[in-house]
Amino acid sequence: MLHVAEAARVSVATVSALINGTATVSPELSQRIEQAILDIGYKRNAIARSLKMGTTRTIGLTVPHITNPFFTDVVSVIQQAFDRAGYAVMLCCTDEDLNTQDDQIRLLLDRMVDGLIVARVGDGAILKRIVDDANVPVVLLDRVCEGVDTDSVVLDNQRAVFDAITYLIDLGHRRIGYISGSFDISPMHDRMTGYREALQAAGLPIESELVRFGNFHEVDGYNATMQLLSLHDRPSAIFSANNPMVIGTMKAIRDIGLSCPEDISVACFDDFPWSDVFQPQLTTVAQPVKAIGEQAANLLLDRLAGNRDAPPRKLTLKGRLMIRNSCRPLGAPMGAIVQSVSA
Amino acid sequence: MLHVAEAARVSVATVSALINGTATVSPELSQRIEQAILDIGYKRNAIARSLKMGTTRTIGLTVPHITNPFFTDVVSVIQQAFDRAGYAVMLCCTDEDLNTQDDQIRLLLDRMVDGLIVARVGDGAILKRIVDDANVPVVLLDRVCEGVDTDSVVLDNQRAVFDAITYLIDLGHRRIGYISGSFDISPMHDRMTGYREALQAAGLPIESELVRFGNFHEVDGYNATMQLLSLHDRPSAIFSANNPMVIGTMKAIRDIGLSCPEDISVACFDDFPWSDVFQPQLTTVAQPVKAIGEQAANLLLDRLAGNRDAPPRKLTLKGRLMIRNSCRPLGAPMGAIVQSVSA
DNA sequence: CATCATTTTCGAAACGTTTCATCGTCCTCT
DNA sequence: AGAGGACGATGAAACGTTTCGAAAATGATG
Repeated sequence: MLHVAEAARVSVATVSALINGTATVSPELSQRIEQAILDIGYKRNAIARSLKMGTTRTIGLTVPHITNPFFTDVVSVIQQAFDRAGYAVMLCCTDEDLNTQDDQIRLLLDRMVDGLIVARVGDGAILKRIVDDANVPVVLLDRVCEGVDTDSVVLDNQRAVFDAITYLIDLGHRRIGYISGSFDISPMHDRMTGYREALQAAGLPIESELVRFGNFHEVDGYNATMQLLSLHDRPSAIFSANNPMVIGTMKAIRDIGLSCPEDISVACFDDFPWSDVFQPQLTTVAQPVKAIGEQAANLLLDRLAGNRDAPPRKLTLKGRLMIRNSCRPLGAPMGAIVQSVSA
Repeated sequence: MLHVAEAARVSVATVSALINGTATVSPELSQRIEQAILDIGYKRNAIARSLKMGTTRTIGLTVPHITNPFFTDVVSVIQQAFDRAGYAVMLCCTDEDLNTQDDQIRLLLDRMVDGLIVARVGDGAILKRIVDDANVPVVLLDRVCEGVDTDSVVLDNQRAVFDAITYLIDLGHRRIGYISGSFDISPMHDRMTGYREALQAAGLPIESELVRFGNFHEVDGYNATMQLLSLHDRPSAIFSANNPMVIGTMKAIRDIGLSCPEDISVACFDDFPWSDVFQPQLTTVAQPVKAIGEQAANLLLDRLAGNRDAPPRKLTLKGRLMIRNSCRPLGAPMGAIVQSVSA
């Protein structure tokens, strides 16, 4: 900018005024400055600007795993929304690890991100403290925590799982295995509640041997399913509370020599783009990923636009049960299912 | 930092020296400073540091679509690698759009990213110019362009497709449909070459009606497949040169009332995590995504570590044909396949 | 004890912007 | 003609660091 000013024989203040339109500059000088900018190929340095202005037009986004299709889609939507608004997005993956998450959030705050969208991990206490003394708006995504009182957008997980389990019960299933992720994040807690309530509403017992915990990964789903399938009285259906884990479930079913849905019905949380193309077509709880991402982005953009003191807004969206052919009616003739498998 | 200095009754220079370890400071002052840092809760401002140092410890990463599983995985690996090295990653998705890409790269350079990893889109000319006068190291990912002479890591696309098509030919297929992405990026060009060469090597004609172009999206694969299947002499096999498009292919096959592999064999580029769980299990060309991401990260990290003048390093990795059950031998009894479908 | 070498500390400039108060200039109005 | 206003341009301070050369303190040496 100094060079531009010299070349145009004006002060840097004038160049800045012209570039930002913060003051009127005479046509004559404008022309000289614009020419100089072209000649020199000047580009404003965003870092210096950030330092002076106290804003970086950059936000931080942390998710547990970008390879989880749910987060892939949400990240994609959020990235697009901020791109449109002229913001850059710094992406971090916490790998479901608390320390990693804390480090990454600190890293982002050090870099003066203007806001944060966090699909948190673990206990909210540290997150709360970090966020409190960093003075940036935060939107919690997918996972809320009691202590932290900020904008958030989550799914009505309890209801969604309630509906899915009730669907299985209606099909005649009585022993329904449930594979949960770690219990310390809100969705897993709420989903489990939905499972229990659905059983209770149907007057079915809640048997702890039917509930298994994993750490969100495919291998966890595999191991949990192996355990469920080796019970002396094995479940006739399995619900997996997370998307990557259901892959493990399917692999376990295959490896043990059973097949879905003939021997065992399967449903899970989170839809796949290809779920209605391959067999079995999984019955899933689809989250409105697009809406979730856009709402989260809008909440943050609104804060960034200056609406700082509005009370926390907590959005809860509804999931949708996508009924396909991975769950079979118990006692019904196999024909209906088999026909659709080999169609 | 000023506050820390005052609280500890030292100069800012001393505080800086202690924090960075750039000079020895006496135990006494060290203690006072550390105490003050704790009392005040001081965090170094990375933006100011960046301005002074000319380095942000941030890199830019642009990919066409993060929802393409190939890029999802690569982004994930790259993000992890830079996280380990203490770098932040700014992620941009170009949506296969040239102008978007240029804008985003400029945005990243304005923010003084230390380096760039680019899975480019479109003609390399503009990219080359942008990159030339920004003085940051660039690694080209997946897609190279002739003009731009930088580090790169790509797949041996030609060979990979050659192998896949040859496999189909060996199964007895003679009319093999081919669905390509836009032709102006190197992998699509090379994959097409592999297709042609495989046909030629087998003495088969190259028929233009069997080749269709799409823009990488599911819907493009759908439309292309619809066209191929409505040819009066339809192909017995289809190869899709990209991953999202094959979903469209499968949907088209389903919608038209055919099934895979009984009526039509399908293979495609890029593996899915779930490809050996659901039916049909797709035969794919698997890219070594982990190696690709890590190599790209390493190339850039090496430049960032100071190795600036080394000649451009161009890495070419090998794909691997994952043979599953979505392609059937022509003329062979159906039994072998059907058995595995319903296994 | 004076001198010199070494270690520790510090003041100030610099990075590239933005912004604010000030200063000219030129009009317009009595 | 002098005063007051409007407008355009500018100099300088500030944002929060790092770094360099110089100053101060300390220790060693003759």
